[in-house]
Amino acid sequence: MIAEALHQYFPKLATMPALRQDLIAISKVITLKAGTVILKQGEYVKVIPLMLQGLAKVFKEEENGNEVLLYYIKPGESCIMSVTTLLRNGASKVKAVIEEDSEIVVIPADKALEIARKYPKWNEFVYELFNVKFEELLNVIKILTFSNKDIRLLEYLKKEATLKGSKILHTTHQHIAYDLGSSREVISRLLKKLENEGEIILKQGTIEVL
Amino acid sequence: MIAEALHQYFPKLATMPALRQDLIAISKVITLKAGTVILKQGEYVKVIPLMLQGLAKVFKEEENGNEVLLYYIKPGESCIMSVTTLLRNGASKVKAVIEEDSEIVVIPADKALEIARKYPKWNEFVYELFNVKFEELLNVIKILTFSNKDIRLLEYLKKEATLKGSKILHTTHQHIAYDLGSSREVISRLLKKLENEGEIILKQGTIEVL
DNA sequence: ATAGTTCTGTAACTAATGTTACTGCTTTCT
DNA sequence: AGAAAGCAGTAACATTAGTTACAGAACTAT
Repeated sequence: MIAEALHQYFPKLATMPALRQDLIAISKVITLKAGTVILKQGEYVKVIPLMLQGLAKVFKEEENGNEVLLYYIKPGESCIMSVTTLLRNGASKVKAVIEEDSEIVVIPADKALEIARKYPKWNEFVYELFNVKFEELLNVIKILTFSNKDIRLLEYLKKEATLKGSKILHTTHQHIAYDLGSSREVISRLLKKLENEGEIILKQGTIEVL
Repeated sequence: MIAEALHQYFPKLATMPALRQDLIAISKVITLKAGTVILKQGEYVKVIPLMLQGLAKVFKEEENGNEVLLYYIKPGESCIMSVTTLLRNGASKVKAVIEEDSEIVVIPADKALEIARKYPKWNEFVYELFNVKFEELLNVIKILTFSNKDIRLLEYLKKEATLKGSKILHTTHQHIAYDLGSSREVISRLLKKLENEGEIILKQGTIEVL
């Protein structure tokens, strides 16, 4: 049931009865397969998603097609860019893609605006999420500025392992290169270096984070 | 007068009479000299500033003392990190420094919380500012990921020229290096390159952006 | 099983950035 | 004017990252 799921993953929103009732009334739960693009860069925001199960990735795209992973959307979170972009009625500056099959509460854009006006609790939720994601961006900038790619790569692998709940990552070097905005050869070289340093173990199609 | 200043730079907050009155009642205007640190990394937020005149810079500090410029606070803006950090009652993750002598409306932290609760307009203001700064961070990440330092440097110089309202920047290579988290020698080399490409003119202590 | 595809390893080279070391030019202070 | 301090220029080298070009390993499908 959606009420239980909200309680479990969105306690801030679900503990207030009126807000919870409204949310349940206007939203629906959908299931999305890995690979689904839930928000395109340049697109207008039509829904606000609340992630119940699964994982999504948010990217910044460059003009010529390259992209960088900015942060993840995990259970208990929403797409903060959708929320604030909706309020400003602007176009999305990022792209969001489902990474693992996901279950998502979907709130229509217009209804979400009503909720925001009606319930200060919603603002609290948004502020907190905003702050978390802002800090994640700060951290990306810090690493990009002061660390070499091998550090960035290792942090990425650790984060992936944590969020996916497994030390063994099923991915390819090419895929990592896309996420980090680098090239496959560079990633292969750095992964080999990390393996030699005893941080990871490489196998075909999998990386084990130690 | 503070009322006029609010009207001019913070129309979103000042057009609502009750909100404007409350703001004027609880805040005071202060003047700060260039170089003043208004928020330290790790410090708790005591005030929310509204910038009337001048310019401030916001930095992310690294463990060993290095820092990168994240974005500016210009007239009509506040320190978004102060606002959201205050709401979460956490420690600041950034450092803010006055860049040009500034005139600032200062709202005590506890009063700011009341304002936020009482006036949805305040939230609108915060959301908009948040979105703007978020996008600026996205842009920094994009440039750090996909561009070389010369591009980053040139964008920095153009931004400085715009915000300071002068094509002639009074700064040193060392100072730029601090802002961009690089070394003086690298910046000197790249500046010389930009000069050869006809983008800027270098003189002792000044850089003219063409 | 074998042919095709995808993934990985790696060498060799280029380009970009960081580091070290030193020189000379300005500005400022007395 | 002369000394000191701060600023800029630059060469030489080291390290890191990106690119090109293959080769071989491992998986997939018929």
